[in-house]
Amino acid sequence: MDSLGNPTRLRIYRMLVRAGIDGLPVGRLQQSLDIPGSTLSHHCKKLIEAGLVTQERHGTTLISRANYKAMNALIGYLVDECCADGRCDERQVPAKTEPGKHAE
Amino acid sequence: MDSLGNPTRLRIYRMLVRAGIDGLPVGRLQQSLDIPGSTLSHHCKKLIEAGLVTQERHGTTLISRANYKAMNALIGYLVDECCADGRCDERQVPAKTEPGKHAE
DNA sequence: CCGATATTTCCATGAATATAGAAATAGCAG
DNA sequence: CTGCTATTTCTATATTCATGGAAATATCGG
Repeated sequence: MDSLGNPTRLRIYRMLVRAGIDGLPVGRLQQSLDIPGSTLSHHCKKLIEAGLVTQERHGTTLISRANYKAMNALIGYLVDECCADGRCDERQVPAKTEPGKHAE
Repeated sequence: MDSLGNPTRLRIYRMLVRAGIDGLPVGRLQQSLDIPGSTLSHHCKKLIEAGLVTQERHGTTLISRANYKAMNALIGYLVDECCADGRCDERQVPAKTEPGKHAE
């Protein structure tokens, strides 16, 4: 969660989420975000360490993509224990009846 | 998202999510987390500013509770635009067919 | 091997943020 | 009003973190 706490990193991550399974080359991210490569690389590294992003080489370019499994786990981390210790108001609270929904 | 980037704050928030709609008194949080009141207060303030938590006075004690609507919005923020610019792999990616699922 | 492009690592600096003690405030019971 | 408990605000300090320039590394085409 930590990893998405930085605005720049959140932007990167969202771009990758939007991009879908094809991902984006690092260079493309850099172009769109208009930040120095070193900064971008720094953030990518953090996202990778956090498991939220994966990378794959294709020749000289490096494709980054969001790790959807981790994204779902992250969401699950917030939601799954929802109301575990208290009452639930069904109208306000995410359904717990389909735990696999976001986790698979 | 920023607001959940701090470990202490994430702990606070998760406790509140677990607690459900009844919420928890600030004092209870302090007991469980074993941190100084000033630190706790500081973090609560941030969570409130972010709209993730609400508070309500009951006499001398202050009840905090997670704002589930904001939580759902947060999740939506990550997920809703998923694959908007690219291909989706249905097996990996959260369903986009029920956008209201987590948002209502 | 050489040059070109893509990306990372190293490093230093500055900015943001967490933390916590002490004092202040709020609400209530008597 | 007084005392009591809960909580916040103030303030200072320490830590963590983002940022970006420069140099290093990787991959490829020739």
